[in-house]
Amino acid sequence: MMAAAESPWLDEREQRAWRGFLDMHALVNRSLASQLQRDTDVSLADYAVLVTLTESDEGQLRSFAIAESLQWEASRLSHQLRRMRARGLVERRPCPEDRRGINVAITPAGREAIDAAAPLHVAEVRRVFIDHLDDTHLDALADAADRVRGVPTDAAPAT
Amino acid sequence: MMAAAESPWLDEREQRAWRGFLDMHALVNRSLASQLQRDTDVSLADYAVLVTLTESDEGQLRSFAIAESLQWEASRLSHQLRRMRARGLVERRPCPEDRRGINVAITPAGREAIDAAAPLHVAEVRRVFIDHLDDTHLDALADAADRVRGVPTDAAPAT
DNA sequence: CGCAAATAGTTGACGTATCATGCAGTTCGC
DNA sequence: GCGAACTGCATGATACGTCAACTATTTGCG
Repeated sequence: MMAAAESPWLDEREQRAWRGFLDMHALVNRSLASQLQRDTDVSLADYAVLVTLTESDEGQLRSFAIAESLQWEASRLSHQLRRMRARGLVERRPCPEDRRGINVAITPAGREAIDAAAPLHVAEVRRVFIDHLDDTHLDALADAADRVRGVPTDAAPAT
Repeated sequence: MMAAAESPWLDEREQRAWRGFLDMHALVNRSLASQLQRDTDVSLADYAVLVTLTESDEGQLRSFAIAESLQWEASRLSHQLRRMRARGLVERRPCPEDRRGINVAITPAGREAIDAAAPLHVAEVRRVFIDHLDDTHLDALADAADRVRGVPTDAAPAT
């Protein structure tokens, strides 16, 4: 018999879920990215940063706070902010409490860009993702995501 | 009253599924990429191409066949193959039937690389993804993926 | 205090993804 | 059979993502 806890390869069910997951993400991601590029002035990466900033009280956050919120590396964020700054979407402000730090603030142009992009983006998220799924699938997907990410949703007594 | 078929924003359930899906993919993808970089000589992109080639009869395919199999753009594949060729993982062979075409063949070094990487990669897929999910979740995920991708699995009569 | 360690953020190099463009070779209508 | 349209693939520019340094502060501790 084969070793039980080993991983020779994925069986059919596992393969279907795994490949399906990857392909679904690739499709959805491509759709969203090309829709933003076609219809707006922001990329997916821009969008993520701008949403994070607009959801803050002052429209302004420390770099590390953005990075933590998006689960991005500091370096990735730094590069992204440089590009966004060059296009006038965000600006830097000194940080009084810690002179190593930077406050990143959304500019009026940044607000215009995200306000224009958001409804189109949400519509596309619905079109390519949400609209294909009923509540059962949505919940199952969210549950799966919680498990994979190690979020202790509701029932998880064991181990 | 609000337009019913419109998309103001995602409700809580939709938001949970959508953000969960994105975050799950980001986490899984990072884990797999860094595991390959740490323990092997191939990247995720290399892995995808090499697996496609090994699954072909001759260990050799036309460029467009690889692109179609992976759902990649021709340009993306061309760049990827150039890098892989430079590292000796694949080689080009003339294509008798169509002199525009290229046959891409896996090299012995390519086979060594993929043979060494595959078990480690599969183990990581299990560790970060499969192992967190029971059959119910796997099937739900695969179903969701089929719907989003427009695959007419079993029951889908309407519209 | 004085200095080592930790933290905040930047930078350069390189791999990866997309778009626009280019070009050799093929096909097809006439 | 010849030229236009199409196909197969490559290339250059630019955006994105990661790693490995690096700088400038702040913090902690003897």
